[in-house]
Amino acid sequence: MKNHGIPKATAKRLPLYYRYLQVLQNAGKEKVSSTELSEAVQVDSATIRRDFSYFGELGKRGYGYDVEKLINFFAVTLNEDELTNVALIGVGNLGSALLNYRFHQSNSIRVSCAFDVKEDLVGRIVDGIPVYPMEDMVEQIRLQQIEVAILTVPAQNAQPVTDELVKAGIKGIMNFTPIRLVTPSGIQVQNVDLTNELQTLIYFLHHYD
Amino acid sequence: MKNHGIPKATAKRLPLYYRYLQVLQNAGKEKVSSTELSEAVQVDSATIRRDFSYFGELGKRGYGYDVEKLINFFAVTLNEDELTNVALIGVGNLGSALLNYRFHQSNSIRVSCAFDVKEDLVGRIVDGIPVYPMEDMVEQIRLQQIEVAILTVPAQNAQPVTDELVKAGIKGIMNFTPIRLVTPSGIQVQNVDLTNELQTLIYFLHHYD
DNA sequence: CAGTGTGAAGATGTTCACAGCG
DNA sequence: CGCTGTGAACATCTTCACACTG
Repeated sequence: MKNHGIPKATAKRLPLYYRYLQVLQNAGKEKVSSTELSEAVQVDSATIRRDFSYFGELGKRGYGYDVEKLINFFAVTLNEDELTNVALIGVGNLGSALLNYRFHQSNSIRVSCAFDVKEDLVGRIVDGIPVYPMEDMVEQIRLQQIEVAILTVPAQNAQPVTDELVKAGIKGIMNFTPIRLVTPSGIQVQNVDLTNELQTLIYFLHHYD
Repeated sequence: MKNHGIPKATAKRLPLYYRYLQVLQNAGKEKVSSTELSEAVQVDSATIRRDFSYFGELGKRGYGYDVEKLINFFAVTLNEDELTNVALIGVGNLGSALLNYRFHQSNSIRVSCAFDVKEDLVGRIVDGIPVYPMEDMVEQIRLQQIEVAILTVPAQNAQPVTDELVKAGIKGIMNFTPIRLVTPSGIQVQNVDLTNELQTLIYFLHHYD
């Protein structure tokens, strides 16, 4: 893969910038300065300019940035110009909420299939998304050439299911379980640990200003 | 507030350590080395030792760390020894999933009340948690002395509801909306932007090894 | 002598401050 | 003149490597 030399910290902020640029565009704004954007996204203006500059000279001195130009640029960078199909594994509590979840307004991300063990779910269409039995997971993911999975299974199944996902050719996993998954290199794992986040928030509450 | 001088990066890992220490304890292990722990949590062993050392000399040279001692220590540090009540604002799609969500096994975090505008929800008990109308929010939060809120309202209501929460005396907000909330200093906001995370994952997929 | 605790080096990220361009 | 783009300083975080100790 080509690493454009973009720092990770910068990469994580790109979706944030992209969303606010869309808001600006919808509001009919044609240009924006790093200072204006800074207020909305709560990122230092120097950081914004530095972030943008990694991609070349996107702005005009004395003017700011052209909103449309920036959106078009980031749309390609963030793969918003093509559809990404995502598989959801584990239609429980959180899983079914994510089936409904609007992963983007100008959506380029779509949950296209789900998998579960529960008899009463399998074979049904939940929120417009077909739910398959776990046995069909590897086959369906291969067939549909899905590269991204959302993992919302019980903790004890997290690693075995992950092993299957890797077999099926999955390249990225959004992991909602508290387990730190073991995967071959080349597989991207994004951990979203809600308990962890909440505990961290409470820790900050008590120990920081 | 007293900032113990613990780096933020360290603070964010504490819940992770805490959880794995509990797993070890349940498995009957009495001691653990930074190398062992490193494998499970996928954090460099030197980083673990450094993290622990901020809190003093918790380990024994040539032996490792005493699991029980470490758990007791972190339980206090993470406020696991006292119950934290949390209010949930917005019982929609994601909100109702979080009502069910087990925020911890040995739970010290509990969602104790929820708020929504929807007539058919208000006054009902959902998953054992009472749902109040939005008009009662400030009053109930004051009354129950709740300091932490989970914000799962539609984007356009995020800022106005936040202003109310601040009035009610909330100190920490777990923000599931894509809006970057404006709050007075002293209020901790933890942003959990699922679309953002997924987009970042997809970006990494295409641009990093 | 195994494994912690840590000085020092290195890597990464943020912010300042301003030269220079449109 | 206003605002970008960026060198340089600073801050934070990670990792190495090893002295030291139970």
